[in-house]
Amino acid sequence: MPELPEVETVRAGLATWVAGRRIERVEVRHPRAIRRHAPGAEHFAAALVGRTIVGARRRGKYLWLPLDGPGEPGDAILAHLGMSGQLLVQPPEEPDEKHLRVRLGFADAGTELRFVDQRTFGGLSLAAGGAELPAEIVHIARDPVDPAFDDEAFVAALRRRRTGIKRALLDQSLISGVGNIYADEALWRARLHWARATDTMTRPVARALLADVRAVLGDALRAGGTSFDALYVDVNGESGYFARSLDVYGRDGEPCHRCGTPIRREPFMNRSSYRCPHCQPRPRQPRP
DNA sequence: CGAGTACCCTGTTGGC
DNA sequence: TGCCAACAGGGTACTC
Repeated sequence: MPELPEVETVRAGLATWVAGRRIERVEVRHPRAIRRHAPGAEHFAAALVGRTIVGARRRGKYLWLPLDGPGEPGDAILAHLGMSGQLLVQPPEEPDEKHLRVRLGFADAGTELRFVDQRTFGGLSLAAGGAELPAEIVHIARDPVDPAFDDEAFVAALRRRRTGIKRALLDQSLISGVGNIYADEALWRARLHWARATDTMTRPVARALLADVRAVLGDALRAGGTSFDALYVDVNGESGYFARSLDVYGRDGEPCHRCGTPIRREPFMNRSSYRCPHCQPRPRQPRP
């Protein structure tokens, strides 16, 4: 699933392959992909024609493409990949993908940008304020890769919460970019159980966890960057990284890379958590 | 307001 | 072999 490293890989690809290009044609193949754009799909399409994409930015799992040209200054195409979304740069003659939702054609006809999404949890919209931060995502916290991320403010906010640590890591208004996979990986590195009460975490423990979150995101980012292909901007970070580097996620029954104890999968928030029962024992006062 | 839950969606997998 | 439940799970709307 696309989390921060995968979205950043996509962002870098878009910066290379679509920044500076003028949009000439917009085709919305599935209105659900534009559902977060209140004025509707036709408005979305019409508003983009003639605009030039001037960059590619990201916060957490959101990315946006600031626009220049006719229309409102500061507009941007805002995108979230959801669980299965891809932004692909393809030659026009390439056959349509089965789950093609939106196609952007450019004035220079070399390649087109396609939004493909099987499960349609992702989507595009036209957002205002995109030069800095689209208004729709002001509630999304900075991510830990952001140079302006405030470590001590995060540690303080975390310790004020009355919840379990994994819930807190997944709360995009507290820290963004971390999803189920990297939350489990960071907690394993930090030897913390997902139900550890945030208000029992000391500052050093919280700081160490943040360092592990950064480390696992950084490792994944480097792995994701290597599998990037010029004409295929996607979430391939998964294939390179997942196969080699995951320590707990998806490894139910397999030995812990530290102690050999079988990794265990358990239900958590209608999904799954993976942990080492030995390295990450259940706390005395767990929180859900 | 903070915390926690239901729901959206479709393809794949596994049990019977 | 075919059917159905479980699963994948981020974000938002909603309740308490």
